[in-house]
Amino acid sequence: MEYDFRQIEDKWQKYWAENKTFAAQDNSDKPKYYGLSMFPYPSGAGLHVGHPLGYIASCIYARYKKLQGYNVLHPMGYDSFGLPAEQYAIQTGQHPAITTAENIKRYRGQLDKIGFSFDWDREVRTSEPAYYKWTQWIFKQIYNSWYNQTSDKAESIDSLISIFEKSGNAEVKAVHDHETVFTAEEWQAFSEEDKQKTLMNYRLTFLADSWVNWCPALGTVLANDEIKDGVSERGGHPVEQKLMRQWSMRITAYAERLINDLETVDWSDSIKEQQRNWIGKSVGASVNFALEGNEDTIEVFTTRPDTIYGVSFMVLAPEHDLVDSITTDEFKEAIAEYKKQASLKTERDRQADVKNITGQNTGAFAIHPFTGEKIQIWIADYVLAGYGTGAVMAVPCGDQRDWDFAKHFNIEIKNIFKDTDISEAAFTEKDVVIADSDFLTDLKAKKAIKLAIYEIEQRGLGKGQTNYRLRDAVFSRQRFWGEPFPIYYKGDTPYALEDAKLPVTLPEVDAYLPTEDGEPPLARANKDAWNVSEGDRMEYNTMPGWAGSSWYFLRYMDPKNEEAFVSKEKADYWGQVDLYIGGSEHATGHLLYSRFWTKFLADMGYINFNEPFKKMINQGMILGRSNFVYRDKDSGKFVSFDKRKEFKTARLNVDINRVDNDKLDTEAFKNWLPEFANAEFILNDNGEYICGNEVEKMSKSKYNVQTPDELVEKFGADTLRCYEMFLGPLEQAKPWDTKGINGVHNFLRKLWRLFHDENNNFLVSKGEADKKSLKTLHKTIKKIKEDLDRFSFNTAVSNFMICVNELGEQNCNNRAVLKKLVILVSAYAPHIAEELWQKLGETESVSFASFPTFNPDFLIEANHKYPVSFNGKMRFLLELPANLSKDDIEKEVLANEQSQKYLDGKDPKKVIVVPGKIVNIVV
RNA sequence: GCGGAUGUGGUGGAAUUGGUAGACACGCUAGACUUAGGAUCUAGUGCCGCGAGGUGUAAGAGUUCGAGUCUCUUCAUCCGCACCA
Repeated sequence: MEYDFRQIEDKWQKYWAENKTFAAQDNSDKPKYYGLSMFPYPSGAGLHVGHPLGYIASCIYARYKKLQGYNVLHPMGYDSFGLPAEQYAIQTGQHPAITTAENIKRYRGQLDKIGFSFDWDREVRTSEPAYYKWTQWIFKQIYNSWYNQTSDKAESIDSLISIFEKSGNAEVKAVHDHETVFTAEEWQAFSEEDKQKTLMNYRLTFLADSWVNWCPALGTVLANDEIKDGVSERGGHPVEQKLMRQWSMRITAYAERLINDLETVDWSDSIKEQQRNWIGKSVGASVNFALEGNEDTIEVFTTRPDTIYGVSFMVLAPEHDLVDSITTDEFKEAIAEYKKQASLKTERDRQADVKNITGQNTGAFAIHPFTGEKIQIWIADYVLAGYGTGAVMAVPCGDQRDWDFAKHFNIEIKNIFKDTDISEAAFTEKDVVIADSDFLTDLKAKKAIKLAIYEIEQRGLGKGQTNYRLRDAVFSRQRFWGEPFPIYYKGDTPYALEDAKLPVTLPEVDAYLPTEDGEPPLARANKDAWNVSEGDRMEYNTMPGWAGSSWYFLRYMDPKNEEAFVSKEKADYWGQVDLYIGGSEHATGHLLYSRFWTKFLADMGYINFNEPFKKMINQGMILGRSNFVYRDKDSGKFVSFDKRKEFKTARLNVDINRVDNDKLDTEAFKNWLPEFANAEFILNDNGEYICGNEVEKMSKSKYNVQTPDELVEKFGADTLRCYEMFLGPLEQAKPWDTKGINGVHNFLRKLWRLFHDENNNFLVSKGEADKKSLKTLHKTIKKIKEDLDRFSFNTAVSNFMICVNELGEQNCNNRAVLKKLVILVSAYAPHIAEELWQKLGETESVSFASFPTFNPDFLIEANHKYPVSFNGKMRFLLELPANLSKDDIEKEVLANEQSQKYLDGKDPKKVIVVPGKIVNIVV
């Protein structure tokens, strides 16, 4: 075999590991470069070809940066806490740590075979106590902080205590949910327990009774981002609302900064937009409406205070606190019935039932704060209890839902917009002039909004306000396989453990299930099963999956530090992740939470950057190519794809490993599953069984999963790496089809052959290179650099192919040319590059070489082939000296006999000459 | 409904600032060579047409000497959000 990739790849993978070729330097004069791939959850299924796609891209880029002289940090680790290992543990009784360790081993084996330039000495595993000690420590920091809106950052809870001691809470501007005002004296007089309870309402992570998404099937609560279409993202189980005492993270304190700082990062518009949507900022005013014959007031939130004169009714959420007390006797029964109906609907039903307009009049009236008119008050489930104040002022002329509601229940629709027609629909644009609205009349909406807020504040009716859709993030999970909290209880009051006691490790339990009273699995542990046990009991919940992944990129900088989660010095040196590659499915989970924690850690002065990931690329999903066989319903025989129409057939997915180029290996098929052992076939006219095919998501059940292992075995890691890149742009979803892999493999063989004679003897020539070869080389240097700089990994592979094809045609085996080519190729196909580099007489790894510099002199041509167009249509090429002037080019072109043919005796109206580019003649 | 992305041969895709559309690769066709190999080489391959030629980047319009690329309208597919006041 001429290009023995197996031997070469084994050799160099071993070499890199032994020599720690890709170890990042902590102290270096070189500029730093931090390239990161999202770390995987090590599932039992192992890697399929979709996983390495992003890793290969970041590996290539990291290698490229190293060649450019950067000190590169390119680490890898495992997000190793998670549900699948725990579900497996519940079924088998095996400790999740064992399953996890096995899966990690498998992953590592697969990763090693692809030749990644990871610095494995920095590996992190979120489920290791040495790692989660610091997750617990960061939790404590958040627990011991509050959000000061005056300084607009998180501060230590001690500073809040001293404010309370001096002046109570009246002047404090904080993000909190403490409802009462107290003085310094009152604070001093509080019992220890009351003080703790009060502080809890200010802490950035806090314990509170809150409505949570409870998933009975998983036995745990879920955060909003863990729910898709009303069911759990993992497993697709139903979710219900439940009031539970839970830890939450006050991420809402960071809502504004999380929106604003999106402008400072280089991420895709789609992800930024998803985050903006998720945070859901809306600016407006809160206004209090007095009630007729009732002391209470109803507070509403509106983004259109300019339309306040258009209010013709109010709507409360059925769950609103005041519903029962304001409802008149006449409507008591109807309201109770409506509330009951609404409560029976699940969140999902409610969303699915958008078109159905329902509601119920309470019989009560509010008083319009400006006109003093009486306004009907209704309840309807289109108003959500959880957003704003759970009440709206309905302006049917300016809001489609209000308009629909008013039409449906025959409520008056006032038009307070000048020159608009609202007979068919509401007018929802802000580009409008207000009418019939007293002091707002004749103002444009945007001005009117400002004036209305001013007036509302002047009259003490309310205030300007900004609302966010973002909710505080539930941080407790009733599961075993997660980080324990560094929290213990005295009675019902939680306390944080001292730093010196960390980590709290997972205690042994007799089963990975909730207790009989519904307590989380950790409640099964005896007191002495805990490595730390204080107070009356430890916290039984564990942290969610995103805890460990919210800061892992920091730990890579300083993975062995036992004194700190990362030293200030190293955090300052490595700074932000320069390039983050991973899937877009984490848009509102991991990517939002890690931004939140980064901002918090920056507020506390531990790091000096506010955003974790400067640039991000989201790789597209690799889809599988499924194959099908067709079973005749009558005879049970399998019919070839091209004959299937002649029969009544049922389509079945067939294992793609038993199919080659859509041709079924019938023997292999018989051996596949026992039920097919005696299969009979109806072949086509060529005596072949042809399978149908379709592009689908890769999944076990479709038998279309491609693992990298078999491809590495067949073609080698270098081929796999190049092929995954060659498939198409990194960000795009694309079907995986192994057909094309031969072409990429051939390219590497051709590359090998440039360095060898017919007998596979290494043979390169010294001396001056051919001009043509130098042109090819420098053209390639230029293209590869440009491609890498714009992350166009696929076109770079094409350009390598072109280069190798051209050098092959030129019979070029010039040492100087080939040497530079090897460096260029080394980021993509590192094993073959190392081997050829060594054969060229080099003793150090090619990764320490310098990226070749492009010299434009080699590209200069004496002549240029001008495409000559007539009326914009290219007709022929004409080779002319490159230094010819515009006028001379025009003369030469018109004088050419081919031009006469297209001119057809007419005079050209106009001749456009772009020197070095094109000629266009207008006839 | 709102927001984002994408539409180019039989297939994956290329064309970076408006300047030869289809690079590169797969597949296919024909042929050569064979120590029969997922080998190599030669020629061809968008569509229509024997040909000259015509036509062609989802559809339509526009700007321009010139549009896959810019503007507008429409359509299709994918993704995200969705009674958010």
